[in-house]
Amino acid sequence: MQVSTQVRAAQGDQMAGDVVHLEDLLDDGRLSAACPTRVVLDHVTSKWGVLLLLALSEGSQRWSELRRTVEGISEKMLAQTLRTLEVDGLVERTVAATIPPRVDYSLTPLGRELVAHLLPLMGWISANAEEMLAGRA
Amino acid sequence: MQVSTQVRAAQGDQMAGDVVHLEDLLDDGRLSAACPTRVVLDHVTSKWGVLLLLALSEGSQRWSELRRTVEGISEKMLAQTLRTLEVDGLVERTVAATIPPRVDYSLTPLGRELVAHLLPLMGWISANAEEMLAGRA
DNA sequence: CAGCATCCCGTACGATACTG
DNA sequence: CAGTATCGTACGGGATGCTG
Repeated sequence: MQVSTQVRAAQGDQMAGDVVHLEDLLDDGRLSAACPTRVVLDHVTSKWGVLLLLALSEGSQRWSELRRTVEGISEKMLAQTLRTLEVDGLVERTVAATIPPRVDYSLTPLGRELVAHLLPLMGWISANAEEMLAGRA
Repeated sequence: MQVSTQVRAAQGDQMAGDVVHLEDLLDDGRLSAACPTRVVLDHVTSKWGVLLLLALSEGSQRWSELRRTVEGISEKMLAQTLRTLEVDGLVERTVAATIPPRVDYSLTPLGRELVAHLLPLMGWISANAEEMLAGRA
């Protein structure tokens, strides 16, 4: 899945007018299976990915803080998800060599860009969730 | 996870200035486990949810078209995902009682609102995916 | 405190076959 | 064409226990 330079141009440090169309995301008219976008999408939309990114949206948090903020996450998934987000360059890990050890997690500039797009989405979902689950359309 | 009326106000038919902060999404300082938002989020961010919504973003598509557009999806998951999206009121199913049968899927107004938030996100991911997977943080 | 390692299970998902 | 039904499996993910 390639993306037109047009779209790339629309994504500056700030969120621009953001008129993105499906065609820009299509590869040969399809949502191609073998494209990096799918992989990243899977990371971000993994069960805990969005939640963690959100939790970090307002500043760095420690391991234990994240555990509490993101209710229900297990240590295993916390570690695992944080690592993939770190490898993807969305989250930064800062270790303080003290005793007891202290580790802080924060968003990278890239991560902050992503979250900027995530927040409106989450806001909308949050605002409409109850209505959606209430029943029929 | 309740949402402040403030956020709700920010989400009209059109996308507004969209300044959403984490606090607006928090319940008692946490990303609460037992909230409708989590459920909807799981539906939308399910493996095929985003892809299907995107595929429908530019107009209705038939069952078979969707299969082709969303590369790699199985019939089972196509049916399953479409049904949960339909129940959530995001997708509408239109059956033409002809032979052979013809079924069209399209976004509801609600679905179109959601996709409006999804497109910029996908645009960004698409634009940055390769870079992210390329390597280092 | 901040984590790996291990075990184990549920279910999400895919492949295949059949139907209106 | 547009699905359901059935089956089997891989992997996501939780529980527990150990380490620097």
